[in-house]
Amino acid sequence: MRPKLTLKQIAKELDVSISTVSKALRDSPEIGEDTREKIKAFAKFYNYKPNNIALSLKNRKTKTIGIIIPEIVHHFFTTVISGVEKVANEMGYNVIICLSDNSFDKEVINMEMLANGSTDGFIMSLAKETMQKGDYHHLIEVISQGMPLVLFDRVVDQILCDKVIIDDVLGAQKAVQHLIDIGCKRIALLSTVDYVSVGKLRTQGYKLALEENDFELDEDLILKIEEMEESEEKIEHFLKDKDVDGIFAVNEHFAISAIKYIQEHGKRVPEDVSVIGFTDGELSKRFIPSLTTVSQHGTRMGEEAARILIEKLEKTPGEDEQYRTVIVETGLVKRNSTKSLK
Amino acid sequence: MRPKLTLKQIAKELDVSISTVSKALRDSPEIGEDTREKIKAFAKFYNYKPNNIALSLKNRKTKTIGIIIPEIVHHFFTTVISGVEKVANEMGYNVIICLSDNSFDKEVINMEMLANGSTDGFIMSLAKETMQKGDYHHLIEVISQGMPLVLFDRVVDQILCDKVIIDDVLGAQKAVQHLIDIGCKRIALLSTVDYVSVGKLRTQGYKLALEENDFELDEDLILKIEEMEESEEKIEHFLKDKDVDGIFAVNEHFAISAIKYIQEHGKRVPEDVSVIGFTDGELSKRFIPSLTTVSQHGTRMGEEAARILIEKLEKTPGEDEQYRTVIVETGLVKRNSTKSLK
DNA sequence: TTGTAGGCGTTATCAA
DNA sequence: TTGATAACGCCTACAA
Repeated sequence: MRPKLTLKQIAKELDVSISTVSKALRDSPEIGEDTREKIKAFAKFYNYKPNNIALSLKNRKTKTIGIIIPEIVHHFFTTVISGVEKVANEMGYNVIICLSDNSFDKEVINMEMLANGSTDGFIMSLAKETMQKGDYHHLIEVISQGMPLVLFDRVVDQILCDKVIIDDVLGAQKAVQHLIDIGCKRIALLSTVDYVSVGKLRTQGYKLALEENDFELDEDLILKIEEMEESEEKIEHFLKDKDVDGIFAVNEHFAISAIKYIQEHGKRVPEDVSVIGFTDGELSKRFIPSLTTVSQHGTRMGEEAARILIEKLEKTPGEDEQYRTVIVETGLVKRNSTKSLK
Repeated sequence: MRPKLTLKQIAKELDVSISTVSKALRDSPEIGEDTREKIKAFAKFYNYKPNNIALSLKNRKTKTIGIIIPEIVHHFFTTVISGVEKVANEMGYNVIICLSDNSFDKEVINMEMLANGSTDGFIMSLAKETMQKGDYHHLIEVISQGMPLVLFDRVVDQILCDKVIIDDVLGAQKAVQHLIDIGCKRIALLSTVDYVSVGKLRTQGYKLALEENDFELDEDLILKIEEMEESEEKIEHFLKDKDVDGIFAVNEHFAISAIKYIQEHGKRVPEDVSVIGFTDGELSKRFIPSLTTVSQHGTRMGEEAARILIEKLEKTPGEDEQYRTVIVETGLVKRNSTKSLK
């Protein structure tokens, strides 16, 4: 076992001072040609690489970005991570990931942990519990310490920081408009509870679309689901006595549960009922019928968030502090779960 | 903006020495009751937290684990990460994730980057390109520097280190046995090229099962796919002139592509052809028909890998160096894509 | 009971 | 052209 080489060891080995070695390796013209070459050759041969930790301590920056997300077993978040990773890597940054598990406490702990020197800034999407509690002291703390924070997807108005979101309202509106365009008359909404911002916004888009087309809003056609676990039975129960010809679901799971129920009860998708989901998942592409969806472009969101964060990180702090909210547009991907009834 | 508090600042503020503050905060009995209380109260009030970077430098350990995986947009890897994260968090470790994108170069760069002080050890699954090249110098380098490495899933015999794998051979064998048990006579195998270890092992299991049941091995019934992108057409082409009644696929995608093709060509799954996939994905559960699968238990693999790594990390290095290979067992999850033909 | 000094690995400043 | 020194933030053996 051969532990990592340090400047000190090189210096001793070559019988020069540490600072000479340091300068030589950084190509300082202060150092004479021959010594420089000798040192560089030695370092190269023994594969010297400076210690990141020491550099971090010295420079007071770690060149790493912290990502905190509610869960990773969720295709959307995975795509976001992948986008962040890509940009971060290109810019010489590392990515450290923590999962809050949708728990407020875990989110706070993770954030404090990373804030103590491990990362230069944060990219995060809030835990459900955090949004429910409305307690954002950990975010405020971090910001007030001068660490940049970029919120994405599950964001919150009260916090002043950069944000990357998708046009939830517009995306939902487009989806419902599509259902209306193909002739649906009774359109149900499968949503989450309102304190999850996306649930609220997508519901808003749904209502807007109805309004614009002079459809009457029927609260009976709206289902708000609290827990992912109970979604399947809630949806079944909800659809039992409803006579709908269109369904807009705020995520993939809800959409698929709905389709399953419909198919199992003697109706067909899309012939009798058209279904649209809000999602980016693999499932929608491969499901039979494949799902018409509002695509979320997670990768793009991740890239955008990383770019914004790194820009903040590399800007001298004095400059005018401004916060941006970038809206990543959604697109309607038409597949086989919707079909014109006309 | 209020930058982070340091020992130095506390010391100045309270007019004592830095070491007094340090000792007081660590409850050293050396420090007098009153000074200690005063210091602790001050620190608590201003929410002092020691700087991780400084601690890492001093202790020469970072308390973080590096994960390097080929890709993250892949449910199996996601579940592994989630398992690692869980155990790591419980033990006070952070997790830093890098993606190799299945590229050898990226894998090497990431590894070197993390090895320069950023992490204490590695958990990784090799890039396809790496296995193809058979160049493992970066792994050897890291190990020889005394950093523990745990390989999972895509492992390689030449490297001496801890490993966490699943019983690919047995899992495949069980799957094929199941197909035989329900009456399949002509069983096709949809696999990957042999240099991907899992492809090779699962092929082995397939052959073993046939052998044990005195089935003749028909190489024409075996398809080896090189690139994920071309899988769909390769499978279609392969199935065109084959008259099979059972299919074993080494992953979810292959299985689903096969089902699609079969259904589109006038046959039914599982009535005419039974299909089993090797996977853990969400897709298999929700696909119609839902897929019978060999489950990989990614979470368990992640937990296991993390436990082994941390154990190594916290053991004094002198102790007898031994490498373990933990085999996580697979299970056959019977769903609706297989059915007895008898 | 408190403080001083040295070191973890690096770089920057200044002196030789 | 090279080297000594201090500093980043923390901890600890030892001195006062």
